[in-house]
Amino acid sequence: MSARAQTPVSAPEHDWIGRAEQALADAGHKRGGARRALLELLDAQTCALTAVEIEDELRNAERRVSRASVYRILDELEGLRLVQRVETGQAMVRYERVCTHEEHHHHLVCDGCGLVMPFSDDALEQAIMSLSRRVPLTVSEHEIVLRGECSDCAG
Amino acid sequence: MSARAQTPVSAPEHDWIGRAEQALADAGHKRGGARRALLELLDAQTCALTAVEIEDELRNAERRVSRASVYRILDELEGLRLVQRVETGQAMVRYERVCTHEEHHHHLVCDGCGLVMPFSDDALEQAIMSLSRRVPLTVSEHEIVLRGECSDCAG
DNA sequence: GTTCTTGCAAAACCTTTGCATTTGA
DNA sequence: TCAAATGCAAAGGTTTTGCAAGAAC
Repeated sequence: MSARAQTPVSAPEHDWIGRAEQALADAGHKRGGARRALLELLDAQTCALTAVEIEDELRNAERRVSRASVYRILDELEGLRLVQRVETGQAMVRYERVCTHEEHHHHLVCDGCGLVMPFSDDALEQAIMSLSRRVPLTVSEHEIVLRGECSDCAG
Repeated sequence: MSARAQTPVSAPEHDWIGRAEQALADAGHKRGGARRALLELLDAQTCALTAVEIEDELRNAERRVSRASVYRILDELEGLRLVQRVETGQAMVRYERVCTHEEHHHHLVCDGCGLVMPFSDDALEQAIMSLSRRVPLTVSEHEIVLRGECSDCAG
């Protein structure tokens, strides 16, 4: 089965945080506690979160960050291509760390309960790559969302 | 080249409007001028519009429809699967007529100027269909967006 | 000391809702 | 006549911005 589940990242070896801090420093940013907290949270996720979810997670972890800062930081990180938006057709935009080739994935969304799951598929990526060369656009990103009903909701 | 451009629909033969009015009648709706104007506008499009664009187009065509009605009507049509949302990673959701199998397409979005173009690709659809069977979700829809720079913006 | 970072409050923006009126069957 | 359709204005929710205080370098 080539549509494999994502491996949970318990002890990240990819050092996304390191890359991120380097990129931020290179872009002339200073370090800050709020951003650091956000980087650590995002790095620990296996799938995309909304800004509000991020704010809540941080508050629960006793590291409160204001809503405005959450959006500002996400925006910076997106500009540096360290974070990407994911639009799941739900009310809010989701954000997740831009990951290595191995971790590259897309999303399944349950219309019933709103569950968002990552998936990846090599054949699909092949099709996308091939297609990207034949299209009147210099493609830099692609996003794929499959919507339907999860097993719980189908009952 | 299997990534073909969409054929502009100048004289629609698919009779989407007819299907729509039938479905609306079956659902117990009465006819209304605002909705009729919206149906005609959507039917004439080759790609997805935002609610605000729809409102503007209708105003320019001397058939003003209130913003609230635009959203309400789009919502009804979406519920009847006559219209679908398209999320392009831009600020606003876009809407387009749900079309026949032949017209099924996805979207290219230029990060530079915001241009949205339809495209379709058989290999990609194959990959999606095959994938959909192997995923822990009863897939009812899929959405694919390729983002990058259009030839104008690449200069 | 200068510049970046952050929080707070207010603003902006898209979308939805409530209510009164008009229109279709 | 009754239910649906529509416009207007107000409300809701998410995201952005202005400003002042604090932290990094």
